[in-house]
Amino acid sequence: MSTAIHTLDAAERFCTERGLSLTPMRRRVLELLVEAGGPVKAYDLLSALKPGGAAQPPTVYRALDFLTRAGLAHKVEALNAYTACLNGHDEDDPCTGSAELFICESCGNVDERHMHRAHTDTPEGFVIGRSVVEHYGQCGRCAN
Amino acid sequence: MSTAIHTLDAAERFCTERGLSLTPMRRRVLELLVEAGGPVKAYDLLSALKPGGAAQPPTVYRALDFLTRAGLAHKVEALNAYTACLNGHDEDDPCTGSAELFICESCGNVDERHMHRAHTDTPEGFVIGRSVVEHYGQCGRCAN
DNA sequence: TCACCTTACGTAATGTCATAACGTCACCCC
DNA sequence: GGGGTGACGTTATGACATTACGTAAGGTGA
Repeated sequence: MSTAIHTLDAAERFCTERGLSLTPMRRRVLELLVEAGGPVKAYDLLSALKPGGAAQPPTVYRALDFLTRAGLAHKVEALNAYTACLNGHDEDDPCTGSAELFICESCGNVDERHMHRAHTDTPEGFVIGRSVVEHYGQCGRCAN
Repeated sequence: MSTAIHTLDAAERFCTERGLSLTPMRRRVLELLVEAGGPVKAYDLLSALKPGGAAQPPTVYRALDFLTRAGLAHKVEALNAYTACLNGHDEDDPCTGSAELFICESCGNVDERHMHRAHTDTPEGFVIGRSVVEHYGQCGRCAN
């Protein structure tokens, strides 16, 4: 666990250290992602934001864009959903955006690993910019 | 290269061997994917189908569903696009659906590798059903 | 102080991707 | 020849995401 980010306050610190501004809106969206504890759809976030005032799609997509750029959240491509990224944010190991996600299709839980992959198998000369790695299946609790 | 499928005729043989029916519509969609030589959007396929008669979204999505189930095509999740899969269809090595894709963001070319995974890093007890692995970057030709 | 720039966010409209639900037709098979 | 199955047409709708433009707050330098 070490110094991984597990609270919004920690995310706040993480941002100020880097000159990023975690505005109320962005903080609120991150809060919703953390509370959910798994992948959340953009329009579900939108619904959750509604009670406290108006909210249109660009609002939530802008917040998600910020959070993913900062490495505080990931998009789960195959689900069109988003999940908080609260690990790997130690000072010397920021999340670069290339995480490996293990998504349980029974309980919805997402387990995240950061890749230290040795690609023995990359095509000749191919330079990887970013990777999407998502595994779908059953987590230890649900498989038994 | 061995006996990999590189032609529509080969795909036809591949299907009949397995009791799958490669109908004219499915064959036509596969043909379009092969011609494109890279990821194609569903609605672009739709447009391409139009001249020869009506075509509605379900038509093309059904064909894509068939092709991906058969292992003749893959969905590129992060692009919402589809690409032909013409390798790894030797009799004893059918494509199971878990391919590793290397997508060049300059020329659009897709290189496919089949995973022989050695995940030292899978969470305790997690059983993987299917994986999405997509690498974005520059291919050898474009990087130089 | 004020003009100017930048960043964040509101708002309306639209674009893009995918599926539901239902009907018809051809085929097969006892 | 009744009944099941699989493929596809058709209409409508749902789900996901972006464009474009306006406003307000904060910083910076003349």
